[in-house]
Formats: sequence, structure tokens, C-alpha cells
Amino acid sequence: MDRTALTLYELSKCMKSKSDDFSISSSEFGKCLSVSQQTASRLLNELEAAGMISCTRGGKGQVINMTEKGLSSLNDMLLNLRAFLECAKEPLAIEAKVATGFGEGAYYIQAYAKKLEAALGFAPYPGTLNLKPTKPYPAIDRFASGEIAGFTENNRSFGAVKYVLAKLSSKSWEEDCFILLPQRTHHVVELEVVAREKLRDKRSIKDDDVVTLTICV
Amino acid sequence: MDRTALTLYELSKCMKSKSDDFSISSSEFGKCLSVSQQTASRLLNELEAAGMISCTRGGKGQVINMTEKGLSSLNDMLLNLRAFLECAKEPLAIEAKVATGFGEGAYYIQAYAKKLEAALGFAPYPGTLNLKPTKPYPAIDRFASGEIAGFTENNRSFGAVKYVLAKLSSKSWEEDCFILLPQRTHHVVELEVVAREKLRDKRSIKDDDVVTLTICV
DNA sequence: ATTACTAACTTTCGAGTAT
DNA sequence: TATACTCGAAAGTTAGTAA
Repeated sequence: MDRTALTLYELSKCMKSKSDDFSISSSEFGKCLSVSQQTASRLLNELEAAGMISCTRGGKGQVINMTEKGLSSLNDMLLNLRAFLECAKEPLAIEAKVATGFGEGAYYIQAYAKKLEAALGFAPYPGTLNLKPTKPYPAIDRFASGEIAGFTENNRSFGAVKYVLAKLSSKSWEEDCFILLPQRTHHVVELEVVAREKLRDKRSIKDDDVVTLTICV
Repeated sequence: MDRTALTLYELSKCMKSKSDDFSISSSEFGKCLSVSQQTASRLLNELEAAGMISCTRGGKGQVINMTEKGLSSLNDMLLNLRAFLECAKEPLAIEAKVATGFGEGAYYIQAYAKKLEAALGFAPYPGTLNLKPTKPYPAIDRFASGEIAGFTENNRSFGAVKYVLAKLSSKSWEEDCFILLPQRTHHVVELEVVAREKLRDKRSIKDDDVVTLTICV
């Protein structure tokens, strides 16, 4: 179990703000975590190796700064906690830009076609709409309405895929769709969406159009 | 290093909302954490033993609910992350009710008198105003402007105390003060405040009056 | 006063397995 | 299928120190 995130969180509790250049000794940090100076020192080195913080060491103490990666990791925690604790207020909406993708969508949809049809209850248009969220969003696996198990076909293996029921909308229209979440890769930068029809044509969507995905709970 | 909070956070990522009665097997939870089914099972038992969740076990899977304690632990994380990531917006303000305390304040202030005077730059009124926050607030240790080391006097030992510069205010007045943070005890339910004068008299404060503490950064 | 190495100690993990 | 036990192995922790 990776404790990087926890260590980073504990470190953030010692810092006044995200832009605070702050100085802490390993023994002081150790007191905050109730561990020895040696362990605290190692933990700080691990955070640095993971790219979460940058430190400049000197004879007495070290000056620590959060990196962008560290801040984004803490921001993910914040987003996930919000989604969990403040959920009931409004359904989760993700703003995204239409993107081109690698054109592999069609190939995959064909491979998964029968299983998708069985799972979703309809035969999806054989292609995916790729969407690039405009800002960080919380983990949506938890809203998955089902999962297609991995399988092997023609000596090629296809991984498991979860699917989340969502509404894709723009100012003037709304369509039902499913977000596909490959279970292999973490930290997806583009979401792939399938629907009954070819939405690019039906709704005249072009690359870089901004649309909203609203997760159906 | 205690990982309860991290495990709870990871569990929350699997749940749809805080009120979700949700069912997960130990092997599924293990996959989320990248640990074995055995470890996941043990972690869930630890969370239950710590009072963070309640589970009902059956032949297949277990139904998990977050307890109030678990929710408040996650809420603490949320508050701390907010304070860290969204800091610049406005200074941290804590709304609190005036409380009676155990009357020990005066005794302590006397014991710490000389050290407090040296640290704060003035001789505080020999008593503390006890304040009970009306809602959870983020950790404020990080804003400490200094610390008085522990010491022993007349065979009695006095622990270390950090102090945070703050403004105590009501609708019609504002006073400089210091929040005292004993370093021994965690999870303080009442904050103790010292000031130059006896604020109860000067500002006619009574128990249950609502005041605001604003941390000076 | 620092940080951080090595070596010994302690805790945690997970394969095998019982229930 | 589950959960969860034992126990040998792996990982983490810290005391003693070096730098």
C-alpha cells in the first residue's frame, strides 16, 4: 500500500499555504508523524524521489516546496473527498473538450461489440467520442454501472472495461451515453464515450467543442 | 505511521456517497489498494476496530457503512486540504462559543507566566478564555508563531505549548490575543485564549456568547 | 545543530489453507 | 464463492553513528 499520498498530506498540514517555502527539520517532521527522525528523513527523500516536493538541503534544516505534481496529487484527494462528502448537492458534471483520439476506438468497439451490446442493452455506434476534461475531476469508477471482463481473441488480449452511464450535453442538446473506463491504465487523460448513434454527425460536434458529461447516479 | 486515515480515504473512493450502504469483498478492495485479499481483509477489520466503519459480514461480501467517526475523520482531511490549497482567499476564521473551562487556566498561566511574557512580549491577564468551536476547523498548529518548551517546577512537569496570534472579535469589537495549543493532547475540543486584559470584563463576554477567532498569518 | 548510512530489530505482508 | 487464520518472507523502523 503506497503511503506517498498520506505523507504528502501530513506534510501539507505543517505548511501554511501551497506557496509557502517552508523549512522543517527531519526530526520536527518526525514528531508530526510520530516516527523517528530517520524515518522522517527517508519519507521526505521518498517524496522528493516521487517528484512530489523539491528540497534544498543545508547544514540546518531543508527548505521544502511542493511541486506541481505534489499539488495535483493533493488536489485529487480534495476532489475525491468533496465528491464523497458533498455528493447529494448536485450530480457530478465534467466539462470536456472534444478530441481526436488515436482512432483506435472503432477497433476496440468492434472487439468488445457483443459484450457491450449485452451489457448496455443496445448495439453502440462502432466508434468512440474522445473527450479531454478541461479540469481535474474526481474518480468516477465508483459510479460504474457494470464491468466487461477481460478476454482473449485471435491471440490478442483485451482488458477489463468498466462503463458508467452518463448524459452528454451541450447548450442545446442532451444524449445518453456510456463512459468506458479501461481497468488496466490509471490516470486517463482522455475519456472515451460510446452512444447509440454517431454523435459527431447527429449533433455536428467538432474537435475542441466544449461539452458536459453528467454522471447518472 | 498510522495508515487508518489513508485506508478510510481509499475506501471512500469506492463508495458512491457517504450514505451509501455498500457491499465490497475483501479481494475487490484489495485490488483498489493493490494489496492482497488477506491484507485488505485485515485493513477493513482495523477500520472497524477503530470505529471508522461498521460492517455486517455474510457468506458473500460485507455491507459497509461509514460511522460518524469515520465521516468526521474524512471531513478533517477535507478541511485541512482546503485550508492548504485554498488558503489565499481569506484568513482562517473559527466561530466559537464562550465556555467555562475547568478553571485551571489561571493556574497554568501563572506557571507559564514568565515564559509567556518573554514569548508574547507582554504579561497576559492571568487566566484563559475558553472557547468551544461551533464546527470543525482545520489544524492550526501550522500557524504557530512560537513555542514554549516544556519544563519542570516544584516536582510538577509542564508540557510544551505553542501559541498562535489571532484576533478575537464580535460584532462590535476586536481584540488581539493568542491561542494556546498544549502539545501533549491531541483533538482539543476547547481552545484556550490569552490576552493582555480580562476580556470577559472588558467586553462583557458571557458564557455561550458567539465570537470569532481569526488567525493572523 | 543538521542529514542519512548501516545493521539489528519489529512490523506487515501474503501464500497456503481452514472454515 | 466468502472471510480470516498461521507463519515464513519481505518491508519498514530505529538506534547508533558518520559526515
